[in-house]
Amino acid sequence: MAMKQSRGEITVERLLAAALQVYAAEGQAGFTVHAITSASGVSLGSLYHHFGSVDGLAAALYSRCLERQYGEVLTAFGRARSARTGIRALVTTYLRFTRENPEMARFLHGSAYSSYLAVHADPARGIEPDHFPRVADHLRPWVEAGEIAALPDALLEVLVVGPVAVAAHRWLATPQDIDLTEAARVLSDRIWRSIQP
Amino acid sequence: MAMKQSRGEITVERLLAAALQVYAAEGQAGFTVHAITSASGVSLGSLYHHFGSVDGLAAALYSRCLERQYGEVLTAFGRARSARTGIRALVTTYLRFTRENPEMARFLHGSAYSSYLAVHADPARGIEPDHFPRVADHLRPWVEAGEIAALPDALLEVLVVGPVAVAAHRWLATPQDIDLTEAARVLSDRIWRSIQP
DNA sequence: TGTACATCAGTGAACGCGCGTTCACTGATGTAC
DNA sequence: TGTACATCAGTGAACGCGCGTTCACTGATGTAC
Repeated sequence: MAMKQSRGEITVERLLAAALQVYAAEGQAGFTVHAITSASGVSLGSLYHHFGSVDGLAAALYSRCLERQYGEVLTAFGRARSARTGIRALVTTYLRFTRENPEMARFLHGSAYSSYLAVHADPARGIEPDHFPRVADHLRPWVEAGEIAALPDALLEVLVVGPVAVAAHRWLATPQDIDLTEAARVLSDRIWRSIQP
Repeated sequence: MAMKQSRGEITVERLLAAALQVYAAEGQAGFTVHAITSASGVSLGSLYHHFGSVDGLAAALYSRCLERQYGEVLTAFGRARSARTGIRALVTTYLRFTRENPEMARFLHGSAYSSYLAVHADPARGIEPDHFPRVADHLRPWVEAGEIAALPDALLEVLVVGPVAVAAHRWLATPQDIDLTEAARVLSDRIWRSIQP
């Protein structure tokens, strides 16, 4: 906050913001360098100077969105004092993030099978589609304490993240089908039942 | 079976089969008319004669894959004599379909946000991404019998389909993470717990 | 503080490739009598 | 059964558009002394 952004950082910021806007407005098909440069007011050469390619920009945008979402969700989870409230915090925060940042949520969901992820994925940073790599790690203490069933990591993650991710996906597609507030309440409870020993 | 296919039907078949192969081999990025015609041996003009456009072909392929999957899953569900075995049949059949038809499953998952769905979606036939429109309808009798909790349709669907869809998605991305046989067993049981009254 | 130089950031015209689509045409199949 | 005609199916060269990328260049910022 106090630190002033360098000229380059401001440009990067403008490009990423414009890219997200373009994706929200035009979808995957309209997501082109020309659309992004003209929406941002930044030149083509400058985009290439900072990102190297369209895929590079898309990958950067993806990891930024994912980090924001992970950050909020896992922080909320980490603050909980019991397994039950942890699950509630995770579910609620995920759905709140979706409602408050639908453009980011849509970009994340829409990127699931995109080529730029395969090429630019950075496994060391856990940048993978639709994958919450550290959820099982966060749950482990509660599994060891006997509050959550001892299931394989992937299945535990799927039980927790599955209903929430699909609910978010569906709200993005047809918002009238889902009331996210009700969903947060009901799904926390139901998911909690599904993972008890 | 007995009915001999017309010349046109055979061509349509060859194009759809080739399109699925191309998608499996080259992904979304390689899914082009030229790749599909050369893989199928059918001419460009013939593709346009039958499908009108690339998006038309993609939409036709999508609805065919979806119908196959729906068909298997809902038939298996319908044969069940109790709610519990119905859920088990649904979960098991979904995951078996994924294992036996990974190309179709991958195409279905990868199409979730594609433009051709928006343009060519046929709501009357229930052709929508990641959406099992009739699952709630099939569950309703059991809800009324008091065997399944009375939740809003969308949330019930999300609780049932969510973990299964995400498990399938993850198996397609990183098969070593998930044992589908174990997943079928564990998820049937856990999903069943999550939807009880 | 001022000057010289190196590096970083930004510009936009230009290019070539491959994509989806068209179209004038030929060949195969079905129908009428 | 045979012939004439209409319709359906298939062909592939050609086209134009817009995409991602390059590059020679200018301007801004940082560093050394």
